[in-house]
Amino acid sequence: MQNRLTINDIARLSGVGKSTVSRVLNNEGNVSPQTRERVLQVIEQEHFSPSKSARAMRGFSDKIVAIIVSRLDSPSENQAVRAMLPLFYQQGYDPIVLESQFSAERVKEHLQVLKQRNIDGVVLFGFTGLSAQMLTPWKDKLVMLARDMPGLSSVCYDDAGAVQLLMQKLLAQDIRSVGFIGVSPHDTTTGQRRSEAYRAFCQEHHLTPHIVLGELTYQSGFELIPQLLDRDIQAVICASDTIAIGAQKYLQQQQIRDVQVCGIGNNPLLHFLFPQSLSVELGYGAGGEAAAKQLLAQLDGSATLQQLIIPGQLAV
Amino acid sequence: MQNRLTINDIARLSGVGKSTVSRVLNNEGNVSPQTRERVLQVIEQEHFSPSKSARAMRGFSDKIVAIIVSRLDSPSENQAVRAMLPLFYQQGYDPIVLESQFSAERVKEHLQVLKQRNIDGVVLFGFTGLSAQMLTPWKDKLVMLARDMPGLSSVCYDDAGAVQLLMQKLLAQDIRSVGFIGVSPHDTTTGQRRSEAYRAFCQEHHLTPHIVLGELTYQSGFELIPQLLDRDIQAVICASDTIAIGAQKYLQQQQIRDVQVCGIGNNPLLHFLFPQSLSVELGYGAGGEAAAKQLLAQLDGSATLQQLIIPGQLAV
DNA sequence: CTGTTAGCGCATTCAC
DNA sequence: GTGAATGCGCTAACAG
Repeated sequence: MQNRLTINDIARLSGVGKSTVSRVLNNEGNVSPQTRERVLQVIEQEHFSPSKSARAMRGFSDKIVAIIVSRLDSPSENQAVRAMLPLFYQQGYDPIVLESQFSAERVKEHLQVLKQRNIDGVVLFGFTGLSAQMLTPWKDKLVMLARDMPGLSSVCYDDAGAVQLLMQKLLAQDIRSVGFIGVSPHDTTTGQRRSEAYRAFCQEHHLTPHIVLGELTYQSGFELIPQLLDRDIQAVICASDTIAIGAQKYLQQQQIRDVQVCGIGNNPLLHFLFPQSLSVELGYGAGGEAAAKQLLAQLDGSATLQQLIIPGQLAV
Repeated sequence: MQNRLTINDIARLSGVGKSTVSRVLNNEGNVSPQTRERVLQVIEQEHFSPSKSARAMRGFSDKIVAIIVSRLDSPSENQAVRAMLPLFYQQGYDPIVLESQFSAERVKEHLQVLKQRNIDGVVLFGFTGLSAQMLTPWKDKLVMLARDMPGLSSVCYDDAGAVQLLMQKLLAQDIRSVGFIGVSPHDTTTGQRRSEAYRAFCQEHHLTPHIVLGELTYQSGFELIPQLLDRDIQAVICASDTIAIGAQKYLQQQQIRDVQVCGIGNNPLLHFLFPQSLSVELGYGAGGEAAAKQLLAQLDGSATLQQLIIPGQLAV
């Protein structure tokens, strides 16, 4: 893949000076049509392409952005990433993907590396434990996803809204005895916010809350739902579709058919396996798209910091 | 994140010449301990880090590799990617992730872009339709995953072996009437190879083959298995765990409990939902690891082209 | 051991 | 319109 032709070579080959070639390359005006044509021809012929490193050094942007996901195999993050990719490509940016594994330390390391390169921007999938301190220096070129932080651009999902959507739907069906399977409040969004929204809704509507907490796994749903059944529940809201799958499996196994299971995330598998489930689409794709757009806008200076919330909506 | 300090600045600040700083930076020998110490101190103090672009231009590698996945949300590719990441980081390489979406055209475009940067190497998740022609120029710095191609390094999964493993296991249980749900042979590995292995095994062991073909979705498994049941099957091998999940759902729904379902991929969800399933672990993680290692070895010149096959093994 | 010089490939004055 | 210099930040070859 050694295309070691330089701008000099093609200048020689087309019988012009290097600066003229440079002008053609950058679509500048002051070049006669014939000359331009000739140069373009040679470029085409020799498959010449200017070295990014060199132009990066000229103070130009390297057109690289970084995406720091927490886990590459998280379906929600996946969806978001897939949504941003085309947007970045389209603007000529190539994305470097890093995995933080929910470790603030790793994020720090990655940021360190990104600094050495001339990274243009960063999309960071937030998680609990990230400190504002290490992020603030990046504020102009960073967008955080799924978490917010003062002084930083962010795109968040509407955790509370999702729970409310589900509760309202249940209430409309006159279901008033609803349980909740959540995860540790240590996790700010999936954990704390969703549990809190449930609790608040119950209080507001004079319902008795039934909360059990576990992990973000189907095993957890499977193991925890019995505790809720003991309390004579008509429906259960799971903090995620993964948990919901586990819960459904238990119900199916016990041949219990009169408990409505709700999840969050609109996982297609949940619908396939248990079509009677209710889920809310949090808008992961939309979130990724929004984050990419926001970052791009920040980079070209057409936007300042901004905190966005993506609305969710009930899935069938 | 403007670290606009140059090697010159820190040379001035520490009262030495720029080359000395360069020497310190590159851990070269010919620097007195005191000087080195002083320089390092300034570097530390000023949070200086050398510009990658500049050193890349000096003919050095940019330490970037590309990973071209077909779909970011493919669990198998995900697993492989996650396995390579740490290996690359460790060697100072940052991976750019591109998505091909199974389009040879897209791969071509991506390769084009990668050429402009000084990409060091590429891991390409192969798929049907890739032409050797566009890949050959990259052969020294490319490793293909999940497919092989003459003249290219590759790491493949043992599709045929996986099917044989399953068939042998079934045979050992004296199950001789086995169906197969596959996908179009247009897909070389998941499609053609697995179907072919099944067919060959049947022939060799004088079994009657029962093959139906669909897509790589759970819906497909759900819709196709009835055709096999008509033929009085004792077990069914699905070309993937995803299909197996669909098939299992149908059986469960019909309360059929005497058909052994087998899949390929060792998807944890399959085991959780239908523990009685049989699956074979193809070694996606091991594959990714092998691919990364092979690429790194090729890059530092310590290895030449090589085609590897990762053995699979029965999962519980 | 260390400073000086000369490019790497490109964009950008500035003359012609 | 176009070509000849100049410098980006860094490393390498050459002097001291």
